[in-house]
Amino acid sequence: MARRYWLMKSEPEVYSIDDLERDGHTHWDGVRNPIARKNMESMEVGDGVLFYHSNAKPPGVAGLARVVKEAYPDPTQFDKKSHYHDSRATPEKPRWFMVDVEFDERFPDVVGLPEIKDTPQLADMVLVRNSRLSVQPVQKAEWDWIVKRGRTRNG
DNA sequence: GCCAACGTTGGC
DNA sequence: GCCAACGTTGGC
Repeated sequence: MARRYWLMKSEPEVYSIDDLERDGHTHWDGVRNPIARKNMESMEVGDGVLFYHSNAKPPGVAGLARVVKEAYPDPTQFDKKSHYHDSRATPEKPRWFMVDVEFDERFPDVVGLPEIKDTPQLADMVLVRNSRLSVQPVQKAEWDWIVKRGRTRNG
């Protein structure tokens, strides 16, 4: 099966690429959107992840990660104290899932959203067409463009 | 801080 | 099953 590619958003104030570099790997919990869940459930070990900083200055792709564990129930849904608690979920019938990702690399500079929007080859990215989806598929050509750009230091 | 785009909820 | 009202995301 060919490797697939994804973009996952995180607010750097909450969890940044630097946090992932320090931790090495993380559980991607807290996803509470059905389309994002479906995307996570399609992920396989080895799939590539663009780590995107949302609500950031500047917003953009900050580095790369890789799926190391496929979708399994997100424990925060059962935790009454959690912001992500879901009273409709039970361990027998979980409603939300997460994957584990491992740090791969941190770009010298963020590939910013304005540049992504200005790049004709990236015009069909979900990021550009549906800015709110937090876990989204990425085409190989889009992945290749952003990785190449991300490895080049600005100015 | 504003607000557009998008999702969810709930009355009917 | 429709859709108005409401809440959230996230860029600017």
